[in-house]
Amino acid sequence: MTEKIRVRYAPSPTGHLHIGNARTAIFNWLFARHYQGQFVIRIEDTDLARNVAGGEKSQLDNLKWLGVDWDEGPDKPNPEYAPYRQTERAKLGIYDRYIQELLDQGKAYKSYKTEETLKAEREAQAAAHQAPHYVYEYAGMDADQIKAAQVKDEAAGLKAVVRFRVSEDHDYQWQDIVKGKVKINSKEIGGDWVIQKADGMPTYNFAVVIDDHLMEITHVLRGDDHVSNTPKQLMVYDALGWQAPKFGHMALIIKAETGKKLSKRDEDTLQFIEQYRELGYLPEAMFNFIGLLGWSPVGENEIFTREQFKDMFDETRFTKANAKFDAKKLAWVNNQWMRAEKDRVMPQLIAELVKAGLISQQEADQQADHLAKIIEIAGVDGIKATSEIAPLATYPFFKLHDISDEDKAAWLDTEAGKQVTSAFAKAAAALTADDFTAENLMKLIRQLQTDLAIKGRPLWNPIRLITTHEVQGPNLPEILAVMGRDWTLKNIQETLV
RNA sequence: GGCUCGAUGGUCAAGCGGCUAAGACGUCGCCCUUUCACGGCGAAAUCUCGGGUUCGAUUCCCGAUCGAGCUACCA
Repeated sequence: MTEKIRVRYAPSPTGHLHIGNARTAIFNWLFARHYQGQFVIRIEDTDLARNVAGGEKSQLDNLKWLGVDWDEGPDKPNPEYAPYRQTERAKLGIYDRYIQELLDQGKAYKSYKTEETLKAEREAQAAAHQAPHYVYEYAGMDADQIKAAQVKDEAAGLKAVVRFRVSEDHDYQWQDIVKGKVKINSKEIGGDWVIQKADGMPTYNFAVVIDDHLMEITHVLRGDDHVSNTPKQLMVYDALGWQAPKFGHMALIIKAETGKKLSKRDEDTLQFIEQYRELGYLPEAMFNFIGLLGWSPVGENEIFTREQFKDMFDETRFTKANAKFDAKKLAWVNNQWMRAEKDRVMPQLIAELVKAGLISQQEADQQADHLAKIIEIAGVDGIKATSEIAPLATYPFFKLHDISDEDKAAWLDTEAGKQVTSAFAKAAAALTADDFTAENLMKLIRQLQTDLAIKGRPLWNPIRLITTHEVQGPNLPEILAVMGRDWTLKNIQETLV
């Protein structure tokens, strides 16, 4: 590819960054970075009613968190292309200018049909088993008659929208970067469509074309759900005499349970980047997982850094079929990353202990090393997200369970149990605080094994029970060494009384 | 309903006319081990179905089936 690549991610500020949006952003970013092109962010906020306060900020924050940066955007304007919010562009009259041009050329016209009329038309079409389509309201009229009708509607106080005059029968086709050749006839568009709404705002399908052209976007990589918008956009490019960018429509990410497109309204699937962020997923892991959805590299590895993705990117390797979102694999990917980035993750893990109320912030700050050891042996290697550490570390490190009657009967009240616990209590007390190491404790228990001729669970469980109140858990000598002599002896004493 | 697109194990997927059809997640088993987790080893499991084309189809073509997307003054 020799031309300069300019791609964009164009979110609507209607809420948090969704997994599907994130994927679009990530692949566009990859596309730009791989070919040393430029990545632009544009805010498509023409639907005033759906914009939510903070939506734009949240989108951008989460993008940054993922490690996706941009060369131009609302916060980073290039004067040649700014502004980057469609509402601001609309105020500048950017869209009006081209709407007027189309109006002047007769390629678009003012339409005064009311919502009620349109609704009734569609219902009638549905009843007649016809595809819903817009019926041209000025059929058979000459220019003067049209003018007269419009003047009359205007006088009646009706608000006009501007509709694009769609050709009767024209094939719109393009070579899609992921799907190959796609062809859609103008008959399937559903009739003349609105390019300017009654409130004066351009519609998405129109504004996108104007902006992509003006911003010199060369490639548009977006979701499959935009395929049917493409012919509409193509006809605007044609009407204005512009060259369309190359399009690529990526297969969608669908819900594992239903096989349907992930919908922002589903509350049972975690599908916002924000949610994973709060659970303690690593941005690298999210990027890694998403980068492998609907796209695959050449080799056999599964764990990659952003840099590696950037180097490997190849727009010919997109999958054509939809991909189900597999939360288990995401968890595995995150686990891989957590282990690779343990130093960086440790403060987050400690913060989780504070959050869970197990320790105070002050303790967290003062005992970072000690807490790190606890976390390490509590089982970081097995967790999928940082938020999972608190339940793992609570017992026995910060609280003790009550010993159950069954455990007591099975391990402590037996003859062997009594022997083991009293011998261990004595031997442990004989160790100084400095000698209270995992190594020495292991040696001590091995000695007990020899002396008492008891081994396996009958040996270990009683000791585990009187010190930690558990019959299973991480390596016992390590627990005791980390928690220390005082803690151990105190537990033994309280338990044996 | 119409249009567009898609179809390899439960999931993500490699494959691009000839292979014992990669790999990963998950599942199961074994090993390690006082237990849990981690780790190691191994196993089960896939080309939707018909027709063609071809010496030969998972791969190319057609049809069926199934699935998804779209069908707004939302993006």
